[in-house]
Amino acid sequence: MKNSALSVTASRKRILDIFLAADNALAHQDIETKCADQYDRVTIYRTLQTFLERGIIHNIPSTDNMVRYALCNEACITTGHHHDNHVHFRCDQCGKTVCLDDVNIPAVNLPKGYTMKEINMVVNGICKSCK
Amino acid sequence: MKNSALSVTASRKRILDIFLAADNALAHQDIETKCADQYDRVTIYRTLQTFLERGIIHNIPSTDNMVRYALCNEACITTGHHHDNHVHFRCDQCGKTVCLDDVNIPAVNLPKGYTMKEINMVVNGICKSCK
DNA sequence: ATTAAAAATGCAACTTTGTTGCAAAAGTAT
DNA sequence: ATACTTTTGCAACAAAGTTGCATTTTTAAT
Repeated sequence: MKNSALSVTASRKRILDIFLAADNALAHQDIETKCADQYDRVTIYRTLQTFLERGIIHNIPSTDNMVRYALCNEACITTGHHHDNHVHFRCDQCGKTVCLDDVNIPAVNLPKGYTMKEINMVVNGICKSCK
Repeated sequence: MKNSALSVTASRKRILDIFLAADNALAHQDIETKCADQYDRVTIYRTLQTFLERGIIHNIPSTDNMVRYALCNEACITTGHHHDNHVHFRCDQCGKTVCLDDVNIPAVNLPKGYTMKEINMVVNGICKSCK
């Protein structure tokens, strides 16, 4: 898994495990509460940053100043850049944010002069577990 | 303008003016640098919160922990809830975030069991002023 | 216009979040 | 096993956001 040319360390393994075990996207804080006793806060910040850069995780925008992170699919890791074309869903009830891997972001036509590089779509509502 | 059943105060007028004068979405910090000498930081926080609740402004999600705010159109204010169906664009060059009022967010089909309440689309790239 | 009630503001103190430099420790490759 | 590189933890900060309360400003009613 960690043949992305970076050292295999205990903290990285642990954080990766946390992501693998999670069924939803995680904020820095979520990870901190799970392992702040074992690893330093700073290490978590740096690890998330590193994972992002290597395309191991991607981040999900939010309006609550809690950027969340989720594992990327294989394509991101092997090609080195993101293929994040899926919609994210945030449940107003349980608060969980998930990747809807099967829902592609539809195309949009930008006005003349605008060039698109990335696109992000986040839907709020009630998830299937909550109703 | 401020017939949304809230007191007309100097700070609110000032902050509203800042939005009216801006050609892009503003983060808390942007507003603070423009008027921190006149009004307290806390007041700015509370004013943005109030404006949000009254539908005077809407917020734009981000991955950089800098939620930005922009004025709503009339419909939001008169009906009391958001009609924010437009795409937001963030320029990687100049860093400005703008509302593309003419670009509607296309429909998406969510998986069974999911109910949509709000939808948000943010596109990154190069804006027309930068190229 | 005055005044009483309600709402908003400023201040202080505090909590949380995020950053940086550097020495120690752990990982990698020979 | 050793030398080199990378990562980690610590400490010290800086920045961002929150809360309670006394004071001031708005509002609405007389």
